[in-house]
Amino acid sequence: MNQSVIPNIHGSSAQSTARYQRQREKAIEAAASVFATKGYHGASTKDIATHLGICQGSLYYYFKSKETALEEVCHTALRNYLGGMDDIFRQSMLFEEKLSAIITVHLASYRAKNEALKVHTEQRLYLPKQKREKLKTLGSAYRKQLEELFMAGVKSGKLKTNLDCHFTALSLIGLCNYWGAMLSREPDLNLKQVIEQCTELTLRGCRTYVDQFTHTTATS
Amino acid sequence: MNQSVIPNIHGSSAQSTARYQRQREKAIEAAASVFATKGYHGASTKDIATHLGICQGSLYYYFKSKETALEEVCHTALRNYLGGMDDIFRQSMLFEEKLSAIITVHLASYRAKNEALKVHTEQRLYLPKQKREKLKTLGSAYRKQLEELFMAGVKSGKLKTNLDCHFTALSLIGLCNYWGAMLSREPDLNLKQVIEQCTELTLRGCRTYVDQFTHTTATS
DNA sequence: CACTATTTCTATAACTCTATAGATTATCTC
DNA sequence: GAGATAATCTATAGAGTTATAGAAATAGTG
Repeated sequence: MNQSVIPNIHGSSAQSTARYQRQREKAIEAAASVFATKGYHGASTKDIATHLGICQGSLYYYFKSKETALEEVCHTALRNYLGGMDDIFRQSMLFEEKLSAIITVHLASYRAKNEALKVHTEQRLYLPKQKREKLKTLGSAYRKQLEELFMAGVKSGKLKTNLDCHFTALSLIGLCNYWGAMLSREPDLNLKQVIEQCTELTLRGCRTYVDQFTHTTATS
Repeated sequence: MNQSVIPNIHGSSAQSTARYQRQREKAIEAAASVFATKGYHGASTKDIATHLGICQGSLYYYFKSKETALEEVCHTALRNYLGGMDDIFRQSMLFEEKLSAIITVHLASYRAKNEALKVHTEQRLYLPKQKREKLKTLGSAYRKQLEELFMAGVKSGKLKTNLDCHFTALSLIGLCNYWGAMLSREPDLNLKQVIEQCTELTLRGCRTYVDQFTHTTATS
């Protein structure tokens, strides 16, 4: 049984030359880029292959199917993103700093042409339910971390006691995804400014009215 | 020249029987529904026709092309939506009431299976740039109205003086679109609660810290 | 360099999709 | 109810799509 007759493709014990891995990563990036601009269904495997500089059929040396490509893109996006987030959660910082750092990572990665993240946000629903499961699990874990951050903020007295942490966490994610898409679409938009404004909006939205409030003499 | 030989289809002097108009509206709704769940490129004209209860080819009695269908869906969505908004802007209400009313209309129309609005938000970018122009104009007008509402809020002293009204208006739209998509995906989500929370988040995010702040004895 | 394994290419089967044309059925009007 | 008009159906051209198979080219190794 000469195992070399049947090349090790897809799954089983996948190709493992450095070259293969490098090109595979590039293929995922190409897919991310094309999916990000044309959408999953709007993009063809030919588009992806061309973007990568190879022929349509050759793409299947790296992906079992177009759907697999989408799956890979989404997983990569989430893995990279959550990796960056984990670092933040593990560090010890003030609540405000942590919040700001989270928003920075989120928005900066959109701006840094991390098109995979945009694809995850906008196209993952086109994956069949089963293939979405793992993504959902990862995403939920992140949302939970975020919720816990807000809960800690409440406990510390920095955030209002009746804060709905679930709602707040989701809103923050929604806000960041909205501005993220905007940042990747409008190159002129000032990243730093958006980060600051998102941070302030969120902070004001949930903290107790204590420090730095403007001294106004009540009544409209 | 018997003009009746050539039926009046598409554009020129469009079909105008009541029946035709009614079915056309239903066709737009069907397209909206299918586009909303499968995406523009993921949906086929057959899907739309089936959803409407007619054959694939018959759809072209109502739309010149699939792209036209998307255009119609987006326009209808925006027209209906902006109609509802205009009513609010024209009424005289307190700032807080107006904001709440706007958010209510926005979110309620998502929940009310107004799938067209979702399509406008998520799929309009797949229209060629030229066909998006009018949508952009309408959308900008709305955003401007919203900005002016916030500016009026600042002038009245209710909102903080250094508020970036442009950023705030866009963030509100982003927030509502996020929760709108959520509401149309998750039927169990409580509409009223989401409305209240979005309103509060936005209000807190931009108002001067005057009324109803919790009396805490400063520091950490 | 010769030999092997890896990577890419070409060609194509088997679909699916849009849009059109002409036939057919339903509806309306007198 | 007959004749005309409107609405729908069937069939299909033509283009584009995914995925596969086998040939060709490239890279790697002793």
